[in-house]
This record gives sequence, structure tokens and C-alpha cells, in this order.
Amino acid sequence: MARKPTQKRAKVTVDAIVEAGFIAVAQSGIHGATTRQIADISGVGVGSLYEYFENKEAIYVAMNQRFVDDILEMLKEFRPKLVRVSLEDLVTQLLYLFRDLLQLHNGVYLKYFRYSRYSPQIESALMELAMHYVMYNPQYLRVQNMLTISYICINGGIYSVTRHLSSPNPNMTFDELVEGLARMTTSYANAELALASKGFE
Amino acid sequence: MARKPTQKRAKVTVDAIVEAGFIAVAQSGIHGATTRQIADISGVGVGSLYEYFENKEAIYVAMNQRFVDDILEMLKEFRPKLVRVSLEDLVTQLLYLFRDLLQLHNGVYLKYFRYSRYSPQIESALMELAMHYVMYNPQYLRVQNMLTISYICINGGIYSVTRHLSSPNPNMTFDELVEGLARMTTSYANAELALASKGFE
Amino acid sequence: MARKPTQKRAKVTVDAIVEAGFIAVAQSGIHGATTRQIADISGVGVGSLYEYFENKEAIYVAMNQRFVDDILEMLKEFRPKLVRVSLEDLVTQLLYLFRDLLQLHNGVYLKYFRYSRYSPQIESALMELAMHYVMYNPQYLRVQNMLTISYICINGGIYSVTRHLSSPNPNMTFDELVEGLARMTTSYANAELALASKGFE
Amino acid sequence: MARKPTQKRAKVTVDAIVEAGFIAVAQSGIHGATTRQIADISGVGVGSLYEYFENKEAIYVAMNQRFVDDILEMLKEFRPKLVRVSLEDLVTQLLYLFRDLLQLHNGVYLKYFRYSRYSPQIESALMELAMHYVMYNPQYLRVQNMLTISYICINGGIYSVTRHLSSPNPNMTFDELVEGLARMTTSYANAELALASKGFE
DNA sequence: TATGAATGAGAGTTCATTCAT
DNA sequence: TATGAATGAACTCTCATTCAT
Repeated sequence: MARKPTQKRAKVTVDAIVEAGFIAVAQSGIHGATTRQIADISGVGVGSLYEYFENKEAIYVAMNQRFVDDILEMLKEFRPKLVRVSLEDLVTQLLYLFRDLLQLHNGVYLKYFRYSRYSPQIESALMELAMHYVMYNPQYLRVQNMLTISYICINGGIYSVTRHLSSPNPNMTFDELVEGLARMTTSYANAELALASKGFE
Repeated sequence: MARKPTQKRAKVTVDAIVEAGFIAVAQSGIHGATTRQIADISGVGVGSLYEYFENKEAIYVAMNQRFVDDILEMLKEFRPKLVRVSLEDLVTQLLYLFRDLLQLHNGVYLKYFRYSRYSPQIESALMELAMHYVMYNPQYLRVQNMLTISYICINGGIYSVTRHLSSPNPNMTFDELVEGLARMTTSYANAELALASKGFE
Repeated sequence: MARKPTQKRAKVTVDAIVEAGFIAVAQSGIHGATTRQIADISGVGVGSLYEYFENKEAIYVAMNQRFVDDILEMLKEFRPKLVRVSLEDLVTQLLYLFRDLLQLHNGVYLKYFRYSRYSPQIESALMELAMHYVMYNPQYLRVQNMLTISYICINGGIYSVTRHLSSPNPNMTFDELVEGLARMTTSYANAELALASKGFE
Repeated sequence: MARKPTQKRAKVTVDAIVEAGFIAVAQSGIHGATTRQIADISGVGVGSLYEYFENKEAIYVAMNQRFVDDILEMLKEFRPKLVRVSLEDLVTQLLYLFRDLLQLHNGVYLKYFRYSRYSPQIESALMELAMHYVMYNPQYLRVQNMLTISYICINGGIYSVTRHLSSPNPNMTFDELVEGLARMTTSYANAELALASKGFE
């Protein structure tokens, strides 16, 4: 039975297992990774896996939680900059932050992310961030379909970036991609803004 | 050993197996689906699978080919309309066509598509379509980063639509999403166009 | 259900199947050979195999019968020479005949023989031949353990020859082996004969 | 993946599996024996087979190694007697030793031996033994075709004995067979010796 | 607490045999 | 009569999970 890691030593082991999980998934894919592999990489016995986790699925859940937490932490750290940044810079900076995070630990996060359909938690957090940005930049309040805009830009951005990073020989540089996404978002928002102003008059 | 289906009866069986493959993947995921399951759904014995396919992977290859062929067929049929359609209508119509195709056969294509990382063939065909559209609408030739724009809009579009269709309770209607995507693409293209014109003067 | 091949055409098919059986066994071993393989080689459909044979085992039985018949036929043809031949020549000629038979049909008999532990029928026929030889050469009647001698020489001869023919790089020529076997048999028989004579006095 | 049995308990399991392999082969033949059967006989789960052996073939390899080792051990123990024994006794004693070994473990070795075409290692060891005997009994050095003689006597002896032991109702006793083989070998060797001497004069 | 040997359900695959055509 | 598509029992092998140590 899995037990809560109350002791410091246990916490270390749990971390090692989760870490090994990411490496195993990066090596063998989410279905190819085995408990034996995770045990070997983490340096504990297979039996010990089940001391800390109910089953294999629980390890994956913990991995996902860790990944989500890292993303949320990243967004939390970014929050202060939200106030004084242009929309173009917002998108640009977020995408570079996102890339950096995916490339941590030899890119295991990137490979993991391609296997694990991305969590609603991340989407929510990003949507919330977008809403905060709107609050700090009230002119966007006039735009009707902010939700749809955010949805499209967030999903489109995340997917394009992930796909680009995973591509062995991409047709453009990462900088070009980010610039394109930033300008697309900006021009879209501005167009909607102009429309809203016109309708407002 | 897999043998070519020369007889009419055999052709029917092969189709039934491929069809069952989509259903099985929709039910259990691409790694969860088993040969036994595919055999059961298609109403043939396990042995028959191996009369027509070298192994399980070969069934998946055939499934992918069928899916890609359907997409390409759809695009081919759409081609004639390319000449006389606005950019906004282009995006809109393509997205609705794409949705209809994904919802064929009780939505098995949709579920399949989420498991099967989408084929480079499809991306190529869409990129080619975009290039044809530019040829018919030469003003876009002035835009520098057409490749990046296309890449972003195509991937962003496909991903957003797929994600939306898969979402149990989406925050917006499909029509809203398509409208947003169409306007985003248009406003982005127009903004780039304006930029190009300015630089041109 | 297997039916007796009363018609000429059926006889031909049965022969083709048995022939194919030998080839299949030579190619894939007695356990590796499949009914499909035999059907393909013989040029009939798998279903037809079961028109003429109860099951796969029945084909093997027929093959064995054919092999044994060929051996017996060979021995029968040799019988007339029995009268006027020395012991050394008897052994020598028999071994060469045996080799020729094993190498018929591109050596399929040889490969088959290594898989099918050799039939008691063949041993019996050879023992009988030996007894006939003794009748024509009555001096050997005085030897007590003729049965044992025959048993040893026959088995030793057959096995050594088969093994030698199957060896990719044998340590001696076939002629040397045959000469050795012939002299061994002769010297053994003569020694026993001398012993018997001594005991007789 | 097969892992080395480091613990004492594991060693026991490996032995049990190999042992069960012999029994299974004795029961069902080398192609009829199944992994499940071996697992059942050895009293372990199927999975355990693959803890210690890469695959089924690896079990057969281990079995063969064990068998060969036992034969070689037997020959090694016999070696000291080589010096002071007559040719007739040499053959006699070796054949009895061989019989005893084949009848160990309820005769599983005998059945196994009939399925496993006998190893070149065994033949080599026996040939080497013969050569040693010649060294201790230099008169045989004069015989020309010692290689052929050894080849014939060794193969003939092993095969006749194996065949006799496997025969349900043999036509002679084992003692008679051994006596015959011993005398055959002796008389053959002596005849060649006489011939060599004559040629030498 | 930590281990890894042991487990067995279930995976993909094969092939002798059947039977509708 | 002759066929080969269809069958499914049984094979080898994997791996998440358990449990005696």
C-alpha cells in the first residue's frame, strides 16, 4: 500500500521515482516505459515503487502533477511582469519561458508533454492569466469574444511550439515561429479591438 | 503471411478489419486496442487478421492510410472552390469540412486522430493548398513569412478544432471557434499585408 | 475425409503431395514444415491435402512408407548379388547403394532420414538380408552371436554413413569411411569365426 | 530479460527449470515440449522462466550444456583408468558408464539424447580420449587410419547403445551388445595392427 | 523499510483443420 | 472434385503487481 512520504528520506525517494518516470517516458514512450525501467533508473527496487505509489498509474499522475506544478510555478513567477508588458511581449516572453521549461532536464518534459495530452489545469491557468492581463489593460474589455481569442491563441501557441520543438528539421527557426505567433495574436486582438470600437461608436 | 485480397469477399473482410481497428482504437486507445478486440469487432477470427495483415502494426498502417486518403480526398474535392473564395471563407469552409470528416462513423476518426500524431502527409497537403490559394490571390505574395503564417494557422486551426470537438463541455460553440479562427487568420494576414505594403512604399 | 486414390489422376496428386512433403521437410525440418508449405510446393490447395490424407500426420506416414519402400526395393534388387559376393564387398556395395538413395532428389531423403528415426522395417529387412547371406555362406553359421554382430554392424554402418553425409566438413572421405566399415565388419566376423572354430575343436 | 541468479534461491529455481526441461522433452519431444509444461513441471510460474532465461531456446541451450558437462565429467573421472586398461575393457567400461548416465533421473537423459543430435563437444572429447589411449599404448600408433577407426567405433558404439536402450523389446541383452561392441573394436584394431605390422616388415 | 524473485493474466502470433463455394 | 478464406486453440513471451525475506 502506498504511504504518504512524511519523512525527508521518503520525499527524496518519491522525487527520484517521479524523475525516473520522466526519463523512462522520454526513452520509451508513455506505453513503452515499464515499472522495472523506472525502478532501475531511480535506483530503487521494483517493490519499493509500490511503497510510495498505489500503482504505475499513480506514478504517472504524480508526474503530471509535477509537470503542472512546474508550469504553474513558472506562470506565478511571471505574474508580476504582467502589469507593464505589451501584448506582443506577453506572448513572446511566455512562449520562450514555455520553451525553456520543456527543454529542462535534457528535454524530458518536451517528450513527456507530447505523450500526455495537456492538462486542463494548464489551460485554466493560462486563461486566467489572460483574464488578468485584460484587467490590467482594460481596453481589451471591449472585445466581445475574449474567451475564444484566448482559447485559440493559447492552444495554437502551445501546440505550434511543442510541434516545432519536436520536429527534427523544422522549416523555420524558433524565433520566427514566436515572432509569428506574437504578431498573430496582436494583430488579431487589435483587429477585434478596432471592430469593437467601431461597433461602440 | 499476409496475402493480397484478390477476391471480392476478401476485400470486404479487409475493410471490416480496418473499420474495426478505428472502433477499437476509439474505445481503448492506440495502445490499449488488442488484436482480439479488433477481431471481435470486425466479426472475424483472430487468425483472419493475419491472413490479410503481416501483423498488428500493418493494420495501423492501413488505418492511417485510409484516414490520410480520406483527408486528401476531401481536400481534392475542395480544390475547385479555392479560386473564388475569400480567405475568411476558405478557413471557415475547410474547418467545417474537417469537422464533418472527424465526426464520420460515430466520431471514430476524431478519437483516432487524437491518438495518431497527425501525418506529415496531411500537413504537406494543407501547406500546398495554402500555396495554391496564394497563387490565385497574388496580393499575398508580398507577405514575407507566408510559410510561418501558414504553419501557425494550419496547426493552430487543426489543433483547436480537434481539442474543441473532444471536449465534453466546451466553453464556446463550435461556430464561435470557427469564426474566431477565420477572423484571426484574416486579421493576421491583412496585418502582414499592410506591413508589407508599407515597407514596399 | 481422406479417400482412397482409385483414379489415376488422384494417384498423381497423392504422389505430388508426398514429394512436396519431403521437400518441405528438407527445407524446414520435420516440425518446421507446414501444411501450407506442402500445399504450395505440391501445387494443390491446402484443402485438397485433406481430400487425400486424414491429417498432416498421415502425410508423414505416407512419406515414411515411401521411403521404406524405396529402401526395400533397393534391397530387393540387390538380393541376387548376395550369392556370389564377399563379406567385404557386401558391406561396401550396400553402403554405396544406401548413399546413392539418400542423395536422390537433391538429398531430400538424407535430410528426411535425419529427422525420422529410422524404421524398424528397414532394420528387419537388413537383418533378414544378413541372415540370407549367412545361409549362402554357411561357415558363418558357426558364429554364435550373429544377431549381435549384424545389429552392431548394421546400426553402426547406417548411422556413421548418415552422419558423415550430413557433416559439412567431415574429417575423412566417404570412401575411407566405407572402407573402414567394410574392414571392421570383416575383421570382426573373421575373428568371431576363428574363435568359433577354436571352440569347435 | 534474463538475469544472473545471484542468490541461492535463484540457483535452485534455475536448476528446477533445467530439470523440468529434461522431463518435458522426455514426455513430449523437443518440439512438443512447451514453456507452460516446463513451468508446471518445475513448479514455477511461466514468468519465472523468463527471469532466468532469455527465451525457450536458452533453456534448451542450458539443458544441452548440462548434459554435455555431465558427459565430460564422466569422461574426466574415467581418465585415470585409461593407463592400465586393455582396449576391450576400455570400450566395455565406457559403454557401461555411458548407459548409467543415460539412465540417470528416470531415463530422461536417454530420451533427451535421442532428440538432441549429439553434440560435437562429446564427439571431440571421445576422440581425444581415444588419442590419449593410443599415446599410452603406442603399438596402435602404427595403425594408419586411427581417425576413421575411432570415428566408426565411437559413433557406432554410441548409436547402438542408445538405440538398444530405447528399444522396448530388444533382441539381445545389453551385456551381449556391449560384449559385441568391445570385441568388434578389439578385433578390428588388432586386424589393422596386424596389417600395419605386415606392411611394416 | 526495502527488496527482487515469483507470479499469471493477457498480449501478439501461428497453423492444422474445416467448410462454403 | 478442388479450393482457400476463415477459424481458434495453443503457442511464446511480457510486465504490473505481490509478498516472503
